[in-house]
Amino acid sequence: MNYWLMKSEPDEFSIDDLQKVGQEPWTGIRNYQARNFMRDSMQIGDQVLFYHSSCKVPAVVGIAKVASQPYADFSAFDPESKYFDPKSSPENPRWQMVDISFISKLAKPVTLSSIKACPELNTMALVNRSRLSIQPVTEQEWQQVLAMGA
DNA sequence: GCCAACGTTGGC
DNA sequence: GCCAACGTTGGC
Repeated sequence: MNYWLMKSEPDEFSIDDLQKVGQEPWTGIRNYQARNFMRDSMQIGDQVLFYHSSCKVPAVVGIAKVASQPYADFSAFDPESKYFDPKSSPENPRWQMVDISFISKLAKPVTLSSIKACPELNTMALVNRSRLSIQPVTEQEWQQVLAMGA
């Protein structure tokens, strides 16, 4: 089983939103590296750190899991969607995604500043490759974040 | 709102 | 295939 971190802007879709709906297609990923992680490496049951970005206190706020095989991101086909991509079609989809389902919220958010301050965690892509919206997490990092959020 | 980092596009 | 222009991400 693999561990991941996935970013979401809480104004768009927060951990509370995920808790409410239970499961959600992870639409709108338009970065090849992030897509490739979903398409090539994610397995049903993989565990996900849910991270709030572009907000007052950027932080890991909860845990989710991968709930589907990868499939075409339908939002790319919808001209009304802000994720519309004319270069993607149902016949030849450019973007893929997985469904994510809610597991739990952390007792307390693990903030970006505390992650940066933690020697065990400042190797994370979150710190070094800050613009990557889906990234792998090692088991050590996973355990450390959960301990800090308990 | 600013801006640094960095990915994508397109002309050549 | 290079690289300048441009767009986006995301912390601050």
